[in-house]
Amino acid sequence: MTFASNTALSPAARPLAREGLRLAPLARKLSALRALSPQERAWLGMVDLSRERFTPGELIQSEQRPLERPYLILTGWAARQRVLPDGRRQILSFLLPGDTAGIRRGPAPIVPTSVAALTGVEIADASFLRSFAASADNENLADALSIAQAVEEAQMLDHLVRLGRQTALERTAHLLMELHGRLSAAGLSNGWEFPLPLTQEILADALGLSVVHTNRTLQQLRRQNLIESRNGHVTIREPEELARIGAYQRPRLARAPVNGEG
Amino acid sequence: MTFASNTALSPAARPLAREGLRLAPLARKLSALRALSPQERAWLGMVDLSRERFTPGELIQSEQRPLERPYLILTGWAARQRVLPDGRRQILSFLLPGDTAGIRRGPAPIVPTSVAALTGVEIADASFLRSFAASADNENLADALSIAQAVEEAQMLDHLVRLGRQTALERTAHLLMELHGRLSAAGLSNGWEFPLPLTQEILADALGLSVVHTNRTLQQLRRQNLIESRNGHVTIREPEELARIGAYQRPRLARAPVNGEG
DNA sequence: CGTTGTGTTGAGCCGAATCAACCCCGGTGG
DNA sequence: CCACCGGGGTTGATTCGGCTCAACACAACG
Repeated sequence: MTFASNTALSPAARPLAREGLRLAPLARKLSALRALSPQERAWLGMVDLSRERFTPGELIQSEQRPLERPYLILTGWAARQRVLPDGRRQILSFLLPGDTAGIRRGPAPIVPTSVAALTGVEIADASFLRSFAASADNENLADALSIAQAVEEAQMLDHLVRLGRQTALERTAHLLMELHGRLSAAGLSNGWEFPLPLTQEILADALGLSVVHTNRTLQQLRRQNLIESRNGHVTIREPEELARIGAYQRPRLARAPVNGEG
Repeated sequence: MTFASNTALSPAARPLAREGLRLAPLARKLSALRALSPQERAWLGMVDLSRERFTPGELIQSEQRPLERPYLILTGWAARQRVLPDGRRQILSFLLPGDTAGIRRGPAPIVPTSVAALTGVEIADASFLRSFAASADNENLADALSIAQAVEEAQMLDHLVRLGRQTALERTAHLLMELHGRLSAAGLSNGWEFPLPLTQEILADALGLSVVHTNRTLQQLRRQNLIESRNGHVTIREPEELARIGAYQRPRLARAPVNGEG
């Protein structure tokens, strides 16, 4: 598996079919945060995945039935969300392949949110990660997981700024940059092109906008040749400009060996 | 609308003056989350507090100089915030007496935010909490800290919903309810009256509104007799109604000894 | 085929921002 | 003592970004 040079442009971008490759997004993501030892990578390859499937719209966890075990997204997109009494919905974060939920918590008092599958979603029990991280052997892995946690928090804060202080155009630009960054880290982008299997309604609920205005904002980005989108895929044409508009900054971590990805 | 089994309503609500009482907000807050053993409470009373003071506007931590040690707010209000290149500011969360920052992180890769003192602020090195929690003796304390962490995350999510999907009136109502809840838990409220030492500009930066509109929203709440405010203190006149408007729900935790249905 | 979900477009409205005064009050210094 | 000043709160007028309502286009699908 590619582990050092993160040149996602290699022609090896084949559909992931083989069993062992289901963990590729996680492995990539963590490797980018902290170099893993060969043994640690081996661990990740040997895991027996008890998978579970969800169809679009299905709830992976809900406020009534919180999660029992930590889990890992293998394929598909999900969203952590909260719904107001009158039906308004706010998406709190997107869960992409390689993302986990519930790893960190020991005495697990959990916040009332639900997680909905946005596309078809395949998850795996991620208890193994918790135990791996606990072992003294896998120091890098534990570090990587803890960094991943911090990155997740940083994304949350970005989201707050988007919703609180940015215009529709800025929000959208920023979110697209973030999603590209995350998908790239998981090896799921192709240069500046990446899958965006979301309806505009979902996007709107994430961006805190109406569907109509989300539509118009996307059109504006397209009209200005900043992005291109068709068929559930987006290509960022002008990364610099899009980042400028959204005031987007790649995750900068204090102690971590940040990988400069162009 | 009585809070959890919070014995805080006793008439012993005297101004905190004596030295040892600086930890009262923390002790109260944690006790509400998980009953502490006498020994644990004793620990909290014996701590040697190396204090540090900040004046309003001063930065307790910044993006350039992240925090070195975890700290605890003893007195005063602070805000975690992020500032956009053009000066727009979003307040990410308020730090009240008894709140901590940086406790949980071991390999400390920290997210780029700054924390500013809003009033005069007194903080203490909170390393002791980290070590206490690590000791096997103080299981309840560790639990309480971890629950506090979850509550903090829940507040973040509430904040996202406020900014993304609520109107100015709803946001304001919700925030006031939250602040009252938190201050009450720390023993810093007097029934439904509590201190709110914030300018409307600060409030605006938290609510994602303009100063002018924040002003008008507060007036509306006052005109409708939902709240009363003067001199840096707020009284919630109609808790039920205010909670309804803001769709506010008291923190409900999964495993905590709280019987959620109120 | 109709149906349903998603994207698109136009018209009109409204919540909130902006701009610009003005007030009040507590310094502060002449 | 008073004139001045600056920060914070308040108000009115106006603008504008984004919402709502209402169609319509189009593809996937039964």
